[in-house]
Amino acid sequence: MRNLNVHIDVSEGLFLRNPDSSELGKKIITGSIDLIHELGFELFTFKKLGERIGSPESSIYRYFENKNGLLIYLVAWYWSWVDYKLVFAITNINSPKEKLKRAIDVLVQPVLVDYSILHVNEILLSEIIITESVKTYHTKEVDDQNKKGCFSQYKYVVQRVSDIILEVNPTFEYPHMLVSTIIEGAHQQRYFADHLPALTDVKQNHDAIVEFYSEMVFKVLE
Amino acid sequence: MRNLNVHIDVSEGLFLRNPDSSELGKKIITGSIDLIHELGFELFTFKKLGERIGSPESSIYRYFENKNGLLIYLVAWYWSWVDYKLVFAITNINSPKEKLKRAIDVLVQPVLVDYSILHVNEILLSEIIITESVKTYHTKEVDDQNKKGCFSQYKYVVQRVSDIILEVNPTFEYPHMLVSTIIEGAHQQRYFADHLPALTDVKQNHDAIVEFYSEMVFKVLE
DNA sequence: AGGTTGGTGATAGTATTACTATTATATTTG
DNA sequence: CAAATATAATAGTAATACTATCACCAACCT
Repeated sequence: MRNLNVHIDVSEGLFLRNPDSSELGKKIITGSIDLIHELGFELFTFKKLGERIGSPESSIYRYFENKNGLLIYLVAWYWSWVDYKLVFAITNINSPKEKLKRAIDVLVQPVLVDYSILHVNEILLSEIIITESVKTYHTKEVDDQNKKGCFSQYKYVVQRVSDIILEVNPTFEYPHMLVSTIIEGAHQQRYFADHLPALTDVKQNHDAIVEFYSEMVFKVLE
Repeated sequence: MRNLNVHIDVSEGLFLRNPDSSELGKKIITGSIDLIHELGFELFTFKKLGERIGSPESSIYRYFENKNGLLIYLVAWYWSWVDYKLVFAITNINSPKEKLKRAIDVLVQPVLVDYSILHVNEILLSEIIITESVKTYHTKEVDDQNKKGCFSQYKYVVQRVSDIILEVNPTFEYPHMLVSTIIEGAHQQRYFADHLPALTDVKQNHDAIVEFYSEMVFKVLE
């Protein structure tokens, strides 16, 4: 996928000024991924980010309303990228079952290669998604933000895989539930494996996660 | 279950002073459940709680280190209560499958009756769990808090149901994963149904959630 | 060449949050 | 009745989450 010069789009309205449009914008994205990964979202502040990238916090506020808005942008970027990977993985595959198998892999396999599309370290970003992404929608402002399209990229991914599920089993009643269950479940289990092992059965390597969710989907669809 | 005078235990170390031991302590619990439910955890502060219950914030700090600690206490109390409900639901049932069916119901059915055990409104609390509980462990302090036993009550519940799963299918490799997947999944889907319906297939009533996860478990165990 | 525009840096300031400390006053207990 | 303990009242601090102002520089426009 390297050198394809992919353009990852996130909708307008997820930023005040497009961070792709300037040097400072790019430093904000690169720096925030590093710093959120390092400190966790609670301890991350625009002041600290400003110090890290050598710009005053007031300049960062010209790109994003606040740190929540920045996280929403990063999460939307991630799902936009996953959607791209999904399309890539299932193109030219005809068997619905094979398509679904590949789609599940894209959703539940860990991100291990840094393609560095547009100054974004995808490995770090995927780890941020696992730990922090639920914080984008578990807030009092969900409904407003949802209306503004903040979560559209995630929804597109769920819709795309749901469509494949219906190709495999056209009478299945809960495709979206199944997809969001395995996406969130796989993230959750990866986090549990690292921090709360009593809640999972994952050993040293995390292969069990892919196996568990792949089998689950096909058994549920039988 | 009413009038059983149940005692719900949460381990020492989840508080500085036991909130069950005084009037103020009980007001802190009752008031914090109301206020977190009302404002969401981000906007909830000890200052506001103090105003609500008519006590200075400094008094609340004598019971809990900070608002995260209070949330951890509430979540632990909830899982302790669920564990009690689990025991109650499966006592005197011999068939492993029937036990599992009942256990799943306890985990994924919504809480609709307020037993008000010890000044706790369980309906509001269960809604807080759905929206806020992931915030207890998605922090930089997880590992320390885990060592202190902050998440033991949740683990006991997962272990109890995992044991039933192994009674149904002794060779199943991922009982803990399956249990934590359905617990977190059911919460997630309930939240999606209210705020991000594109991620689920739940209609007006939430019955689909129970149906989906019940069927899933038994199909996975076949 | 001169003026406008837009982005950035530097600095300051405010309200709120997340605490900690001190003292006085009740209340319980021995 | 004295001692210990819990709470109320108040004050204070450092950090957070912003907002505002102004000077500066570069691009571009005539």
